[in-house]
Amino acid sequence: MTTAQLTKSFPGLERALYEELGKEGQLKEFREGEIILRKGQFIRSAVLLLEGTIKLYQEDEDGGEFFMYYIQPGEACAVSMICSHEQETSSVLATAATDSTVLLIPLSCMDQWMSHYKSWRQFVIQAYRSRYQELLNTISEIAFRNMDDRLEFYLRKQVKQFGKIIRFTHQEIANDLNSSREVISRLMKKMENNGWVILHRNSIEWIKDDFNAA
Amino acid sequence: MTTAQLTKSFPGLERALYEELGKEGQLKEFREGEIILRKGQFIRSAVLLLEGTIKLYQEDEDGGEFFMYYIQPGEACAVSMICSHEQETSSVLATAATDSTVLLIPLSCMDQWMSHYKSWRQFVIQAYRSRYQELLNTISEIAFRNMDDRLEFYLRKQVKQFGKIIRFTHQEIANDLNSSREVISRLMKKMENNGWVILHRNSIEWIKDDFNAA
DNA sequence: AGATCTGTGTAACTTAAGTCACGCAGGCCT
DNA sequence: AGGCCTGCGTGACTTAAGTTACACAGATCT
Repeated sequence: MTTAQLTKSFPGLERALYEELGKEGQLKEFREGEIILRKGQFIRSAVLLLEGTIKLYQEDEDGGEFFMYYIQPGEACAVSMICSHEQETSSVLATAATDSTVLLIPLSCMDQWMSHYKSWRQFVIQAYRSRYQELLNTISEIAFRNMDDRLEFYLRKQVKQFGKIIRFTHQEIANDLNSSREVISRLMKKMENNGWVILHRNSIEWIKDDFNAA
Repeated sequence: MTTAQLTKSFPGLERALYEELGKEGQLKEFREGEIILRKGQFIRSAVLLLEGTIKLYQEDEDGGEFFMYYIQPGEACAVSMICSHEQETSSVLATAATDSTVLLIPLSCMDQWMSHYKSWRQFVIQAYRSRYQELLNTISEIAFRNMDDRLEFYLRKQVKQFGKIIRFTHQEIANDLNSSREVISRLMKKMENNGWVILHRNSIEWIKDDFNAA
């Protein structure tokens, strides 16, 4: 891992920190669909995402999985940073939404770098901030909004992440929203009638392009 | 503010850090019901809670308030730490559930202390971790559980916080759970029939003492 | 081609939760 | 006492969402 490569994903860090990252970090690849972090798993290193997309879920005792947010290249998995500091286990599920490359940082480095590098402190704080914010958004959605709003919100997230062709089945969407296939089909049909989407087999095409309005 | 007093609420910090806390921190009192942090407000200092209880809400655009968790003495408001680092505004509402004393830390100290004091780094990380965890719990609850479970969970939180006499009206509980008074009254009646609570005017008595079982 | 599987559409029904309407009891004020 | 306000109880109804059941179309396999 060269400094140049790291700079692309994680701009603005101190020169010496890039070298540490390259020296201490361990590269690991995950294929689409693989589980990166399982609920209840111990974590021995912080996870920085170099390439790909990670999908974060909250898991229920009885099999439910609730999608919370995506992690982008250049971002870190806040849970991994949190857990790596004590002997606590992950309470979330992280999977590779696409083939992904991550950099694993031994937890022993975390505290050292915190004291040495201002940019690392900022990076960590920023990681927490944005993840915390995502959770707040998620709470807002499920506490205050109905299924139709939430579905729209969900679809917009996919479009932002992967483009206007959303390659999910209704069943997969239902799982992500902790709803049922029929409900999603119904709402989706309504959206199609409103001219927001075109429904295909195995995919949905987002055609509403006023990308801001409610 | 003497080191002795600070030690009581925040044990295990470095000696020099206590002095800094005493020197830089500014005491502020809030009376029960007062708003400590409003949604959209700028934050110029981190908030550490010395005495009392702070109640944290997620606020909706149209007036809804959704209770998320309590902050205890010795804990910090994670949002305030997050926000103080950039020009972002608070996205939550914090009120004093009881008369409270807080210590305000200028944001300029945050980064300095982060690099100098290991115990401060741990404190900050710990603050993030526990708050993040609270949000995850909250999400679990509203994503996977029905109102009756959520109400039970809510009441248990109150009992843990304030004891077996819960001094809330049904209306206030309904607001906290983003539900309606009638629904809460109904569920509460069911709980009374099951022998879990005794309902009084303006208060609820929790009498189920197997404090672990579902 | 025929058989099978997976994803989608839809009607009919159930259930949880929210809403409307009203009654009533206890506290408080005059 | 009489009047009034606030909090609670409850029945009747509406609505959102989950469930059951089935039909059908396109893809894949043989």
